[in-house]
Amino acid sequence: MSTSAQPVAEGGQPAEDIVAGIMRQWQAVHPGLDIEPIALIGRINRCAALLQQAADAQLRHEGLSRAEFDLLGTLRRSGRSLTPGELVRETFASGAAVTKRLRGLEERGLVERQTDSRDRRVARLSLTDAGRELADRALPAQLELERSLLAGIAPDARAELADGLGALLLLLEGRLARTLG
Amino acid sequence: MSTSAQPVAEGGQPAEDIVAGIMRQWQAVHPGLDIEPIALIGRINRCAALLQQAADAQLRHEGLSRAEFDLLGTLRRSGRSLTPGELVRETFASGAAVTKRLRGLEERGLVERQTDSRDRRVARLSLTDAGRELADRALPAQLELERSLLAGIAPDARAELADGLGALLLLLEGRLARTLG
DNA sequence: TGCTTTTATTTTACTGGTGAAATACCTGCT
DNA sequence: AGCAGGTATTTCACCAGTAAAATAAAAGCA
Repeated sequence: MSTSAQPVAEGGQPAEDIVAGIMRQWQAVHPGLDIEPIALIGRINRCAALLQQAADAQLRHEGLSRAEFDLLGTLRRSGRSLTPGELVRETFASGAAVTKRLRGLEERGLVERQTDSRDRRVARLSLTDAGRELADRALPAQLELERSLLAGIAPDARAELADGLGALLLLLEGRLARTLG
Repeated sequence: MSTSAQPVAEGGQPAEDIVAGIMRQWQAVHPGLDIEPIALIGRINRCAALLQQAADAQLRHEGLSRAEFDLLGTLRRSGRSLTPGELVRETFASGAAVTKRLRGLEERGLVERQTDSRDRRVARLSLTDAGRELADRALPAQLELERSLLAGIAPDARAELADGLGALLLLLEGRLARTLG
């Protein structure tokens, strides 16, 4: 069915992405239903899934999961030590997940922990030299991959998309922080 | 009217989304690095994460996980019975995951299985009446939620975004089918 | 001070996903 | 026919994530 999803179809009409096919199926089954949101949301989700698969594959070469890279990157870019709580907020993960990942990264000598002297409940996590080196090796590789994946889209189209999604993201942050936060 | 609906902060400059802040952090730490891909890819990923959280919360009310809804929806919209293999391809999940989910849905009487008469290796899964009813109840609710989340973006901006992401998706499908498929 | 309440983090018990091996069946070759 | 090889699906052993309980320390207050 979606086996013919390659860029150019026989007849010369522009090829369809997976989501267009999904929308046509829904429309056939529920002719009266307004399925317009799928056009945008379905595509965001599919793009994210594919991009994340690609990122995972790339990071596996460095021996990292995407979740681990997310922690390492957060520590690297913030340029200071962070507490588990801050990492939870920055990385969108649960506390338990952060605890587990930190344990792994500490055991591998990529991250080190010291307890805050003023408040002994809080831990301050920072990158070791090895951790910083790994992050500084992985990030450019990641960006290079991403650049290659986006290469087929014109720069101004990319910028326009990024802007539009920025507006959407801002909206969602506001809406969902209240609804689910 | 402010067409792009950018919330405005105290000082008058337009508010930033999370990704803009992340990009500034990276730029400060790696001044020479071209981090442009993050503008688009980071936003796709964050939007997807937030949208999926919202969808999960909504579906929990119906007693479904998003993965289960994905299976039910795939069966519903294709309008015929599908094999586990087809479900794997359509839903982007591993075979083992599909097997497990199907077991759950069968136990709840939402999906039923009969073995193909010509090839006894293959199973043909279809929705029961209860499964179809559940799908037909959950989808409109889901769409309603999505519409409300997108309401802050002008219709033509939504269409433009959807088109741009469609082009990107088509590209990724082609590129990644070969690289990882 | 001694107490309750709040905050930061980890632990626990469990769920759902994964890749690889196992199972079951079909197809085509000789 | 009989078997090598391919395909469809499930099972297995394990890993990562979660929600809720447990731990530990600080803060507020009588």
